[in-house]
Amino acid sequence: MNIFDLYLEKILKVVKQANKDKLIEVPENLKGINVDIPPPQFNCDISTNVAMVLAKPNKKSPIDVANQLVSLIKNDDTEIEDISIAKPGFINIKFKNSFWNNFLKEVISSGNNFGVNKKITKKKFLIEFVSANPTGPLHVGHCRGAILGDVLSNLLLFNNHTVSKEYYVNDYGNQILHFSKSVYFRIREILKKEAFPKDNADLYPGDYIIDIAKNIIKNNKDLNFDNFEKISSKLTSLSVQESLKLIKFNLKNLGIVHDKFISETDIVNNNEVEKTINKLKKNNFVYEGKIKAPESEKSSKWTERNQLLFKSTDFGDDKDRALQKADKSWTYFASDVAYHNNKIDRKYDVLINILGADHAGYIKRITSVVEAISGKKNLLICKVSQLVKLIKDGKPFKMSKRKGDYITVEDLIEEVGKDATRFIMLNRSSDVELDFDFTKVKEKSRDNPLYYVQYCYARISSVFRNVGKKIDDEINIKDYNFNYTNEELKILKKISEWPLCIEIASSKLEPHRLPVYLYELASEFHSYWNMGKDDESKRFITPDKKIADDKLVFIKSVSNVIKSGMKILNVETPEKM
RNA sequence: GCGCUCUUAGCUCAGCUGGAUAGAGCAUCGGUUUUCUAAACCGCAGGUCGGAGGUUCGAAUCCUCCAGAGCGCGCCA
Repeated sequence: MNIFDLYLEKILKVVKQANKDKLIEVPENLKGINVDIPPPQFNCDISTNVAMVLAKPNKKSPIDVANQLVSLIKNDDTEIEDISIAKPGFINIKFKNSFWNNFLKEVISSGNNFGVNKKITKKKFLIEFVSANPTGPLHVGHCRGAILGDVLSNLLLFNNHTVSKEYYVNDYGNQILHFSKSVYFRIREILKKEAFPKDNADLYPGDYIIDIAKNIIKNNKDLNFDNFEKISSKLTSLSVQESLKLIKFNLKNLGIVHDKFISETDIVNNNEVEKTINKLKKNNFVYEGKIKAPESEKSSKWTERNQLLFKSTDFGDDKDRALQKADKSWTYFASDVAYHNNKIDRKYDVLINILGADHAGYIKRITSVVEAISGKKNLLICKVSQLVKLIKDGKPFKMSKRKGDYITVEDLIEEVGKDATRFIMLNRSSDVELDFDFTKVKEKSRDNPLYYVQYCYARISSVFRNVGKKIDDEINIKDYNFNYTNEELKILKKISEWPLCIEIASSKLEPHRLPVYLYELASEFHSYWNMGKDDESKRFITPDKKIADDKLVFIKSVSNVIKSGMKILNVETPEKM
């Protein structure tokens, strides 16, 4: 139950009726009327701006309109204790105690489904995320997008949408060739004691390549490693397999499991690229032409030539984009176009791509091509996760591919833990660069916001433990009837904001709102808890059986929200800490 | 040069589908454990929301311009 939606509907109904009764003018397209959370200093539960919106069409002051509406709203409703008008023209509503009792009963009986947005239509989502090159294990830089995509999926699933999580494996092209050559040289190093060519900047220097080489030797005793060209395709596929094994292991340790891995090589080999490009040709989106040298490139290095181009400028891109390289093989973009055509063919309502900040420049061309193929403007939504700035011992720490000095996902999990990693990465808007202070998080792990929220849940569990119950047990709400203090009302109001938080987070694809909300809820609970120190009547376990039972129900509602929130984040809620 | 993102307290950030006196955490300083978990709480202090215009009854939030920071601008992936 979203009480803000509930009251918006009620108020709109009142307004429309008043219009019918010729009491009030209502414009044709009624827009901008909201029911909001009032600032805490006002002694009320919800507030609305109706009067201010309707002031102009009625040629009255907002206060006058409010005066007119107040009695109409109250007449219609037995749950309102007090309704008042505040300065510019807000109408503030305070509910009766019984309203909150009914609200709480509903929170409890909805269990983990409290907050699910019931009014939206179910959709089929395809979300592509991570899609890191299969040339080695995942590092910290991959983490943020991975977690963002995963929690976004959970959030959509929570709202009963269908979600398919995909990883696009870029196992085609030059990078992969260099990777597979690196494995080859490591194999030669092991078998023939030939030194690995460390000066070759194209090759991958990391030690994990040695492990991959060892595994390939072990499992392919009959393979002859004398000539790279001869075994190139076999070795490439073996190397990619090994590296995918590592990546899947990393993802699993982060709590992430994709539904599908789609191979770029497969897309190319199935002629999907030609198919898709022909489709685009038919609609005049592809032509032979030249493109100018990019600004960053020294123009002397650039050779202008005729090549196959996609007309992304038709959709607002800076320039048209190349589909074929000089050797006529497909560009990365071309096969990605085919992959997106493949996605479109599978009939999803919404496609989401999670990209790293360094790929933000790619968005225009890929959304253009999706629009060109599907004819739909917003079928594909791209979400960028900004950089993670690593800080070590108080100094920025740059990872270097050449030196092979990476902080891998495994390092991170080992030092900080999966849950803390997820929570910290999610605690900030993905639009903002994130400071990840490795040393600080590790040393001061107790100051971590994750523990703050978990501790709240653990405290509630401990109350249940102390009365010989379990936090997960069914709880009886039949006789529940509680008289709330102001502190308890504050918590209830916060709980009532949970469905709103879910709604905004999923409609704007901003999962960081969840940890932020959970932190606030936990904060209010911790305050409340500490009141029991000075004032025995504010403790949960009290001699009065009825009050103690009711308080148990009350705190159970807090733990319910924490638990379902943490479930969406895929983070543990321990009962003891 | 062009594009995208950001600029809010000393630091790190919420708040941005327009609403009332702009909020947290950290850091500083001071206080709270015979009591359901002190991984907690309470208090003090800290702000021309980068700047200038505009739209509006109302702007941190929307629009325009300017400045600064980051990322990108490939026939790499």
